[in-house]
Amino acid sequence: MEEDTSPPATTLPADPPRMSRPQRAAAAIKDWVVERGMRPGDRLPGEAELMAHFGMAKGTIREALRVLEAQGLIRTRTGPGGGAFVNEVSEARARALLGNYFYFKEIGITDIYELRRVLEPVLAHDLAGRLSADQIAALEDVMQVYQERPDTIEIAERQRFAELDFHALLASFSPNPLLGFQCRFLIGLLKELTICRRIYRRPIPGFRTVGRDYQSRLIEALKAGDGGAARAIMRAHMLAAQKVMEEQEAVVLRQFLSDAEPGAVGRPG
Amino acid sequence: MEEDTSPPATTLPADPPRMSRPQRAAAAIKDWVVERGMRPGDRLPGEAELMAHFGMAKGTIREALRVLEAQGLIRTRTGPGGGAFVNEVSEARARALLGNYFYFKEIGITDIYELRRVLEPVLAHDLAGRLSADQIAALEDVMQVYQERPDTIEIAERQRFAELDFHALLASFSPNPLLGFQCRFLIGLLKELTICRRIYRRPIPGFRTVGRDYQSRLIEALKAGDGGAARAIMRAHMLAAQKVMEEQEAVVLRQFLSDAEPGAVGRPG
DNA sequence: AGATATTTGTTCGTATGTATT
DNA sequence: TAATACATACGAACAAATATC
Repeated sequence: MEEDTSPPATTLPADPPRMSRPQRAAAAIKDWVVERGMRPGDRLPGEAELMAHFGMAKGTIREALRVLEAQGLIRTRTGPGGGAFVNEVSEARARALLGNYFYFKEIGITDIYELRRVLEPVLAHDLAGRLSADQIAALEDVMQVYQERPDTIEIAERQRFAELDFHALLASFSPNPLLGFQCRFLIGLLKELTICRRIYRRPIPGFRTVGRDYQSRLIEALKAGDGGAARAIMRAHMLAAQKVMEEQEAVVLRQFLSDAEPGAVGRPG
Repeated sequence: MEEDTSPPATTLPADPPRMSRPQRAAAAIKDWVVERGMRPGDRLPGEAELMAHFGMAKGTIREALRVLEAQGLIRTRTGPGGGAFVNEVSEARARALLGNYFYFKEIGITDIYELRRVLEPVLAHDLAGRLSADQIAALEDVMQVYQERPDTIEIAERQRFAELDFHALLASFSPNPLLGFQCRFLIGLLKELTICRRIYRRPIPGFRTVGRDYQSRLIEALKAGDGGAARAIMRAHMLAAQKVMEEQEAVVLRQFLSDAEPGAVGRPG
């Protein structure tokens, strides 16, 4: 309809002095994109146009674009026809950005499993009878990694990670984006926790076979479309995993302390 | 101390050509900060030092700093003693960043309540007997907003938001940062959903008094330290809320459709 | 209170790189 | 191969903010 290409709060110089100019520019560009209902792949105006549009110099505009790029909202290409394009934030980037928030918080195994314990059973329940043959096959493919008894610690460690990959893959099939993301985020967090990496390097008798057994039964329930059973199996699995992990955490911590302070047992308070 | 302040991958020009230079610089600076175990409040080198350090121009360094600032990892101040400082990512920023990920996904009321339904009962259980008098008082303070019958739609809407604030406040008391954040994020999502805003503008008979009743009983259980009761009350509350919201969603959608297609069902009043 | 020094913030001009045609 | 269109990067200058004296 109209070709009015300058709707937003552009040229006003002294609006909210709380943000720096590039940040304001980034917010303005974002609003501009949202107002137009632009979709992933759509091209933003070039730097020159943005400069004219917002009355800012190149450097400022570039910083603003960097801000949006860091948030995963745009990507930029050079060359003719290049420029900034609207981008759907990838799950990996979302996980990384959210991970920054928890970087200074002290997250423990108990915190993570408190959520996994309730979320993954819901996930299993939802997925019952809704998985394609391909998806089932992909899950069984991951399970192959821990069919055999591990010969070395390295293999055992890889199997532990594959076990987590199984859950992450399952979560990626969730019809609920919130649930899927949350489960995968928690699993990612688990993988990064140093205490977990220590635990995963220890032998845990029976852990592999028991876990494999849970997952076989889970797959059967999912195939059969028995949501209640799938949920119950997952719940039991999570409960058992939490128990093992917390036990091992205690062991590892005790070991760590005795390494650091020979003779001392614990810390008061 | 040592004066060799150039440990990271600085001057090598052509290693990972996947990222742009500012992004690489941002990553390098971030690694540099992490390696030194810097804490919130610690000061980064000034722009001039970073330029020398990484052999890049001012603009490039500034773009890198903007990237980190956009992620909430640093904040910058001007003036003497100013510069870039390590910053703990605020919850609000984390919520906004994560919200971007779900912007293009289609999130519905059902998705949100599927999580709230299991998470908030856990929250209630955890908090039983662990709230200070101040925290209880703060909760009761929020409840004051919806003690009276609303005279206008605006007041009713404000009361609905206060009801969500009650849950958000409760979540902020969680000893589990993951659980607290997740609950608050879901509530924030709910507030932003346009369908919810429509629902909140409609009168829902009994919703306020029933909700208030749930929360009074919840507070009692929390005070008494009865985790089981708190969990059960919250579970019932969430279930009821989900039911109402989904019913209203259907009503609003039907109305929306009939508005778009005149000739179908007439509008009463 | 005011001057000054320090540090980031912003702009301009120019040159380089890169991908399309 | 050359021409074009666009982002990318550099360097120098100036402006604004703010702590200290």
